[in-house]
Amino acid sequence: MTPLPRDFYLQDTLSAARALLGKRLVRRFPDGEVAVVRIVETEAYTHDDPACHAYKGITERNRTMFGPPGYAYVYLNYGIHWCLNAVTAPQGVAEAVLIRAIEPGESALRLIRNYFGEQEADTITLTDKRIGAGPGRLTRALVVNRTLDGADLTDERGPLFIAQGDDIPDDDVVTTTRIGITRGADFPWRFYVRSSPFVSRRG
DNA sequence: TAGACGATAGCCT
DNA sequence: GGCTATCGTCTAA
Repeated sequence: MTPLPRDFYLQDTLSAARALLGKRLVRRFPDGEVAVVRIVETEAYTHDDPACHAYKGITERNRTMFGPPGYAYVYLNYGIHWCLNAVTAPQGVAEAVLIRAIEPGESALRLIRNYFGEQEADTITLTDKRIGAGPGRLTRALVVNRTLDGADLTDERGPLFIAQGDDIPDDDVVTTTRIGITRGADFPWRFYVRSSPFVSRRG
């Protein structure tokens, strides 16, 4: 598993969001076990986008987005869910791609244990969408939280990185509007893999 | 230092 | 489809 080069994150943020579909997200848990999952849904957030956290300038929370590209921006949403982004654009320009859904693949068992706990895990099927379909769900399944804010996504020895994966053909990609925002709600800046059962929402 | 609110998910009708 | 938990962050004072 070779990480994508930092240059990948310097391309136009919408292109990066589209290009991240099919890529592998690799998570090394504190116990040393490694999970490899496939990204199937993303959203782009740019510096001149009213829905972007960084729109009004730098703050303590969004600092990572203003830094160099290829790092993880992780924040808490609704006081409950962690959300994972990949920072794009050069240092000083705050843009990012929100990872909204993943397919657990071979790592499903571990993700189920993370999400539901050892006890309940026995009753969950490997295709249960709750372990990947949604930004708050995938972070819970992958144990992504504040400690991973600023993690280097190009470091193959780090706790979290993104590697090459499948090439998704254009006719299997749906481009549509983003979810759960009030400003910039009309921008078609959400991308997902049509054939994936783990997409959070169709539309 | 108080008050409003959010890039959601889960439970209820 | 509607309701709301829950808390960190930001803003205004």
